[in-house]
Amino acid sequence: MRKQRHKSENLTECPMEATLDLIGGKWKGVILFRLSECTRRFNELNRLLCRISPRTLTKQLRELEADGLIRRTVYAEVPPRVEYDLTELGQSLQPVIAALMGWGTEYALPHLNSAEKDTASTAEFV
Amino acid sequence: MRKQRHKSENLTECPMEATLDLIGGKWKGVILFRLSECTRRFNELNRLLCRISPRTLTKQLRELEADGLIRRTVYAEVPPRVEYDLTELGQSLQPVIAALMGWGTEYALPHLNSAEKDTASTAEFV
DNA sequence: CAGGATCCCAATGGATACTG
DNA sequence: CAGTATCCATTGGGATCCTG
Repeated sequence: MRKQRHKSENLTECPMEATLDLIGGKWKGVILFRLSECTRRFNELNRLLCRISPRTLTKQLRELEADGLIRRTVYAEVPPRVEYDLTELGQSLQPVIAALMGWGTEYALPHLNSAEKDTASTAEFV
Repeated sequence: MRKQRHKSENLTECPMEATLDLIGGKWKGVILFRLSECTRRFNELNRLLCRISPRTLTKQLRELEADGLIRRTVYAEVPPRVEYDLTELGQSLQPVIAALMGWGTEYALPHLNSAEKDTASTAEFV
């Protein structure tokens, strides 16, 4: 995802590609969702996405910031405090985030579970 | 994306992760969009996604099929004909696909273009 | 036509340890 | 607290050639 778009090649004209280029990847969707709930700090995100490494979280946040979807605010305090929130553009993603979450809840999760565990579990309860 | 989910570890309970696990990646969104328009054949898809290699297209189609989102139909003809279309589960993605496309058209594409070409173009027209 | 086989490179992302 | 630095394993995906 995103690959070498910044080397100003690989320009796409497909809306779907463009969108997944920005919010696809393993973590960005979840990050954006968490930031759509409220402003959050680095370690807060790290706890919520408990299986992401700090290194990866940093990278994802930097990319989202570079793409203008989130804002990074540093407070000159001790201990240091950094907050992330959605930009206007990021806010405009709300419907998309909602759609992804909605489908995930209604279809993806049940589908994954029934496919992974046993297909009979639900099949015989009919 | 999807990594070794089939090795029955890495189970997620996050709807967003689950969804992006299924439709994320560089190509799946576009493939699903194209199949949401109508049933299509392999080379047809390959032409529409003109920058994908046959090898990759095959892999993505197989994953989508394994995940129950698309259906693969082989016709015993000469020359061989294979058609792909959405399953019921795939159909249920329509709103999601629409949301991604919509946002891409309205925000992502303009955003990418203004960011990549010149920022001043719009800035001074105010 | 619809791919499979093989080779190979680049990008993703995890683990761990360290720091201003 | 909010990251960096380093190292390394896995994956995505292109190129090319081949086939039922």
